[in-house]
Amino acid sequence: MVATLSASEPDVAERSPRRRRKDARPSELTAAALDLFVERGFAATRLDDVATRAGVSKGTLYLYFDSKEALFKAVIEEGIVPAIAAAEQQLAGHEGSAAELLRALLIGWWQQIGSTRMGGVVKLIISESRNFPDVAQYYHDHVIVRGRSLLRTALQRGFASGEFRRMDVESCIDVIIAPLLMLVIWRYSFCFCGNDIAPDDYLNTHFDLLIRGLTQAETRQ
Amino acid sequence: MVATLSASEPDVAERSPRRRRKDARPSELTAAALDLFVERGFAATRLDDVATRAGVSKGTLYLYFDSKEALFKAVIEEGIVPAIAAAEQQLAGHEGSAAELLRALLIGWWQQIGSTRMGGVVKLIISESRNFPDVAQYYHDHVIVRGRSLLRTALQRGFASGEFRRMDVESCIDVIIAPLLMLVIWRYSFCFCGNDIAPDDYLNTHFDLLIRGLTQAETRQ
Amino acid sequence: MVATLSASEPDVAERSPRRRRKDARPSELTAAALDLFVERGFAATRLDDVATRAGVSKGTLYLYFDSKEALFKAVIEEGIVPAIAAAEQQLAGHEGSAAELLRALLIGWWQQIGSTRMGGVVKLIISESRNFPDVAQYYHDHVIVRGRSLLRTALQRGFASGEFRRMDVESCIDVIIAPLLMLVIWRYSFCFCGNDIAPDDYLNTHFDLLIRGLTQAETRQ
Amino acid sequence: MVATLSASEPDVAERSPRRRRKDARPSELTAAALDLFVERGFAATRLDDVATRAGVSKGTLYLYFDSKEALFKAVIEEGIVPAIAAAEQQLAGHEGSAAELLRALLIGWWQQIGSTRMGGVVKLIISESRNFPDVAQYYHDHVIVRGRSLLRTALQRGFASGEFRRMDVESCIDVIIAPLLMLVIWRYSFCFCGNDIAPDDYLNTHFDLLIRGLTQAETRQ
DNA sequence: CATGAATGAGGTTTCATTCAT
DNA sequence: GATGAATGAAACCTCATTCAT
Repeated sequence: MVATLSASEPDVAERSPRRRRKDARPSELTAAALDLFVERGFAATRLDDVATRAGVSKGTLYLYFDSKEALFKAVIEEGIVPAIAAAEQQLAGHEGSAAELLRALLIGWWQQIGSTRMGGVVKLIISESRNFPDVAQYYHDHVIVRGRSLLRTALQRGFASGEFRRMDVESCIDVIIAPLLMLVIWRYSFCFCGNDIAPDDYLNTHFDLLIRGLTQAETRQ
Repeated sequence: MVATLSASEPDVAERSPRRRRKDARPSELTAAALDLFVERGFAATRLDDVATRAGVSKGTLYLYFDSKEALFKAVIEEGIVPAIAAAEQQLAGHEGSAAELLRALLIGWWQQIGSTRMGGVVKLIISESRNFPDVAQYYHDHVIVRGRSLLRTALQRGFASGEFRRMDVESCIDVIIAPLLMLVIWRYSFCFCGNDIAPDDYLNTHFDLLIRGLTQAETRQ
Repeated sequence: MVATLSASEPDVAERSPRRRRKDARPSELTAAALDLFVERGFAATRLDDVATRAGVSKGTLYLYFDSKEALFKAVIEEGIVPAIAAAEQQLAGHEGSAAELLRALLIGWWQQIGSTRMGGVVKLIISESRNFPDVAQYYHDHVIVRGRSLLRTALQRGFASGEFRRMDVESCIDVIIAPLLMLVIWRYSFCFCGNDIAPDDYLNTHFDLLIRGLTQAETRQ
Repeated sequence: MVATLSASEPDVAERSPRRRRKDARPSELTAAALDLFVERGFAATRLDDVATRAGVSKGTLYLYFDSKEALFKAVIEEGIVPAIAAAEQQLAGHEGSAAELLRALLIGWWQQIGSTRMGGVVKLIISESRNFPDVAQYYHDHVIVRGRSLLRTALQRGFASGEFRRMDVESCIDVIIAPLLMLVIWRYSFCFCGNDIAPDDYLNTHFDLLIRGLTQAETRQ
């Protein structure tokens, strides 16, 4: 192997396939784990099944994660980073009306979180929060609080401009978020018994009701 | 207590304490199990803990339930009967406006289901539906379908009378239910990390937004 | 209740039905136990089933027997007494030929032991001897030894009279007994898979072969 | 050991000790299980003891057998193959007299089945047939029926040649087999209480009585 | 690095035994 | 005496974790 001057940032293309594989292992494992944790719950998931789904042996898991709990935390953490990134991105100035901003936040959440693999993380956190209080607290502090903050900004802009009638902000945030969370929960829970929800219709109805519900009566005509 | 001549129908107090205990056992056990299943999930709950919480030994559980799974099903079934009863009761003619009916349904659900012990059953079903498809299907068919039917009735009455603007009924139902379910989930999940929700404010906001969101614009002034 | 002069041997007819029932309990219980021990083996038999078959509750068993093992020993002991009695009876002078005596012993064993409820005791002792060495030893010393002694008497009479050719006595005894024991084992083991044996034909053939096998060649014609 | 150029067929010795161990495990386990099942019976044997006797931990058993019952069936199956093989081998033409063939069958059975580890399988099947009807049926159909068939052949050859007097074939078979089965049962049951049988004397006596019992009277002198 | 056989603590389940009624 | 609810030790079985290869 030739020594390079700048070995510090080896290009992806330069690595051997095997090396690339090795680097990818942890996320392949967390991906497999996420699927199964979401489907069966943490306690009911066997590491054997996680390993099999990731196409490795059970022992290999322990090369990357110290314990089942460590794997769980890694699964969540891997879902937190992009969630935060998505939030940051939404924050980046949006100059439209409050309603437009609200719509952008809801649609953005669905497109970048809810409908993706990360929707599973949301469901998982909700399901297991009692068994992993520290993880839940961390998620709460870094993701939930930030998400609520975004919604608060949008609502308060609407209040300030007179676009929305004044209401209790925190309750509004909860009521706005609930259908979003419920959507991912439904998708991962009751999906099988003929209760399947069409996300687009559902979100449109949610937004439709919400905007009209928020809007000042006198502004309409 | 008044002594009666006809002892043919032995009062509860007349039975031996032993007997009285035996009759009460199943529900004592399902109550303990419900608490723990809701708190930790089915798989993470040890029968030993269920027994201890109910104040009996591990073996006693098996006098009343054939297996852990049978206990789970009993917990759910015990929650289904009152849920259906509550629904039936709501059905009993309500002659007010659609908005009033809707409010009655939401408040009634909260008072009779959501805020009671049975809220735990709701959370449990949602969490474990994938691991107990048959139980989930049964719950869906007997409880969810019926509950949705009640809401559908209310909405359609509003549409027919012109009180509500016409919207996609099924989506509306989902969007109306979601915050209710989310409320019980929150109460049993994230209750600890400073995220506690005030149910009354929350439900008022939900109803407030909802009614205004549903109402015909021209009917206001 | 009237005091009687000779209360020492109260007539059966004098006892109340209830009293008779009480006295009969132990043997009803051992009878039920024998059936199940023979059918399933000692370890695989639940006392609950024994009690149910005897028509009493589980607790009642413990009024009469200290433990499951005590019940087992009682079952065996109850089978030993009549077995010994039967043997004694056979011993009572039989003046015919050695062959006739032998036939009487074999037929007698079958009629009084093998074909009766006590055949089960024989099978049980054989099956469980390793788990109850003391019981087996007792049975060996009091029943087997005595039974072999009877056969030895018959054989030696035949040797002495020249009716039988001289052979190794102990081996002969074993070979004579084996088909008898095997008959009860078959009846309680493989009875179900089309392998049912006709006891009469079987015993006749055994005796026929045996007598001709024992008899002096020159005595025939 | 000679090094070969073609390593394509790795010799057993070349495999890792780990692998060699794994291949041997199932039969080590069934051997341990057979010993204990025969000694104590199926229900009274603890898997922990089986594992300990095989020098492994309890969990290891479950790498190779799904359940205690599966272990039992494996024990029997492992005993069936060589039993059938032994039978087939006996079948291979034997040209002597019927008496010689009969002797070969009895001695062969003792040498290849009765006196070996497989004698335990015979005892086990007899003891547990009621608790495992399907296993017993399988054994009956594949081993017992075939063994009886061999004896039937020998007997009928003797009848045809006039060497044996005509008798009821099936009864004869039963009576011939019984002392053989009883021999293994004795060896595994009453072996301890001074009742030990000398197999050679026993078998000689059985054969001696049997042949003389079967033979035509007029052929003797 | 990767494997998968092996482990054993801990869970579910059974059942002989006890005891208040 | 009779009952059967209750017990808890001990069995079967699972699976997170380790480690020799």
